[in-house]
Formats: sequence, structure tokens, C-alpha cells
Amino acid sequence: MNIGDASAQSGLPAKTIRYYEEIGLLKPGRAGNGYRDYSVKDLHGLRFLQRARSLGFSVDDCRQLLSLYHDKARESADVKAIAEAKLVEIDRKIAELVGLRGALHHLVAHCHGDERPDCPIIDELAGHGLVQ
Amino acid sequence: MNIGDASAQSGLPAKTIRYYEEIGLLKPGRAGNGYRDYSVKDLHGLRFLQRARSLGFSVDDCRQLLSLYHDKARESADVKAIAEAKLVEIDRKIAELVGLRGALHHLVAHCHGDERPDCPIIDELAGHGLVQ
DNA sequence: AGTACCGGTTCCAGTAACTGGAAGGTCAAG
DNA sequence: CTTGACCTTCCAGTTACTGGAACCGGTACT
Repeated sequence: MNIGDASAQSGLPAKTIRYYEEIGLLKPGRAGNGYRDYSVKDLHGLRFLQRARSLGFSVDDCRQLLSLYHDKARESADVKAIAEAKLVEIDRKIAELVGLRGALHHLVAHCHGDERPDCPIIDELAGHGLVQ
Repeated sequence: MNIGDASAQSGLPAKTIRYYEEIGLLKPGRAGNGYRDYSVKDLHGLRFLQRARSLGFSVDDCRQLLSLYHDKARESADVKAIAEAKLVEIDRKIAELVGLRGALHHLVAHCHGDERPDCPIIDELAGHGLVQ
């Protein structure tokens, strides 16, 4: 199967698939004409990558998960550990964004937002603000 | 004032300050020895940048905010518009992360996480999963 | 045979916002 | 006079791709 079909069936752009090969996530065979040739197994790998990436795993996480996927003697605890670490990371990001949101919302709420130059948002950024 | 002091008083690493200069956010004077020389006004600009970045504004947002900061005839509505757009963006990111968190939490909760190879997380990523 | 066109190939550059490190100049202190 | 802290510039690396150029393969139509 050519890269175009592999792309359509995995949901990954062809450019991305070539990139994953470049960084060593998979190595499809080559046809006589030099075209990449994807087996069903390769396709499973690509779909696996697409799902893992869309769940927020980094490419490096994916590298580990993929090797666990291929390792029939894996321990599910190893997989769970990666997923739990990612969960902690996501929670941290959410908390940070919620904090930002609060501060920004506070500023926006205090700015009249008209044609006058007086602006509490600028004041706060300048350090003369009402927040904190 | 040398870059080290400007760094200490703005909370920005010296490397970052040089970078901001390179991309045109500020242009401090130079002393006779070639060292950058930061005025009090420059320092205010740096503090402004530090606060704006920590509130989640992109460097490009900062460029606009900084020019509004220096524009005494600005309209507060312009500033508010930037802040509100950022707020929408933050809300979008939070929603996305919360969605990810839900899916990942669901997977983690179903994985026993022991020495056995059977793993619902891997199964789901492979497309044979219980989720969806 | 010629040509049009789609899809494949490689390689180079750019994105966001820094960060690390190398090689070298400056300055104050001992 | 040397040590060490601090400054300078420039180059490379980070994350995960994405766009584009230049070129080759394969098929269909005339």
C-alpha cells in the first residue's frame, strides 16, 4: 500500500507519516520503484500513533507505548504508569490555564473598553494595576 | 544598567531579554564598551513583557500590547479586544484538555496495572478498545 | 510518441519562544 | 597580573510537524 492510502486509512497526513519514519517510529518496506510500501501491520502502527497523539501523548510517549504495544510480554503497569503521568501533566496544565483565565477575566471585567485611553489592563501589565 | 541587573529587576532571563531585542520588542542603548544599557523606561517595558507573557499572551500579542502601552491616545477597547480574544483561546484550550483528561482517566481507571500483559489502554489505542 | 496530471521521492526552511553552549572581550578585585 | 564574574555574538537544539521546490513514476488520452 502506498503512502497516500496509508494516510487515508490512518488519518495521518503523508508528511507526518514520513516524519514518523524519519524519527524512527516505523520502517515500512520499499517497492521496486522506491515508493514506501505499507503492510497491514504498518497500518495498525499508524492508527495506534494517530490515536495516541490525539489523546495528548507526546511523540516520545508514543515511542514507548508503541514498543509496549509490540511487546507481548509487557506488564500493563508500565502502560498505566505512562498514562497516569500524562494525566498528572494534563491536570497541571488545566490548573495553570484556569488560573490564567481567572486573572485575565478579572482584568477584562474591569476595562470599560471604549474610545478612552484609560485602561486597567494596561495599568496592571505596567505594574500599577488593581490586581494583586 | 547592564543586562544582568535588568534581568534581576524584570524577572526575565538575560537570554530572553536579548531575544526580545533580536525580534524587535525593545532597543536599549549601548554603553561605550558595547554592553547593553537599560534605562528605567526600558526596565518598565521588560516588566510589562514579563507580566503579559506570564498571563499567557503570545509574543505577538505582547508586541501589540506594548505599542498600545506606549500609545497615549490608545482606545481601551483595543486592549480589551486582545484580552478577550486570549480569554476565548484559553477557554478553548481548557475545554480540550478537560476532554482529553476524561478519555485518559477512563482508560486508566480500567487498567488493572499489574504484571500481566493484558491492557485496556493498549487495546484502545490499537482500536480494539472499550472506549467509544 | 507525446503530454497532462496525479502521486511518489528527497531535501531545505520555517514555525514559537526560547535555551544551552562555545569563543572571546571587559571590568573590578586581590 | 591573574582570576572570575559578566558581557558580547553566533550557532545549534528543542517539539512536532508543515510548506515548498525540484524531480521521478505511472497511467490515461490523443
